[in-house]
Amino acid sequence: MTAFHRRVIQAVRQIPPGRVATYGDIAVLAGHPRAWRAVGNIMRDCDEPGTPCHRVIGAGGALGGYGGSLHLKRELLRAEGIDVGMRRVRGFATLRWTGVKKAKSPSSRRR
DNA sequence: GCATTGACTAGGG
DNA sequence: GCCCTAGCCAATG
Repeated sequence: MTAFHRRVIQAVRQIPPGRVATYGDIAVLAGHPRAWRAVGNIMRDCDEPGTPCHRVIGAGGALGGYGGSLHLKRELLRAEGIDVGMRRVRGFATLRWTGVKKAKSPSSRRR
């Protein structure tokens, strides 16, 4: 268990229901935009319960994998109200959650 | 510490 | 539209 590992888990848990995020997005949220590779590894370990790892899909809407149970993942996503094709998510561009919520914070903290 | 792997991504054929 | 190759980061052996 490392800080990065934990950070990734947290990012995944922040994904709102009915939305999906790509490994790249999770990596960005974790603070390592180039670590989507590790994200996949961590997801594979997916120890933390309550972590909607099924909401984490590949780029372009590819489901990616789910311990080999793509069927289950597809069902879960569909249960969330997400249209899932045979191997890709429909409306992925619309359902994609990059973690960049409008952020209407009073303080415009521009970098 | 080095080498291999992995639920990846982007580009070319 | 599908298949292959190259690049990348972190974890594991």
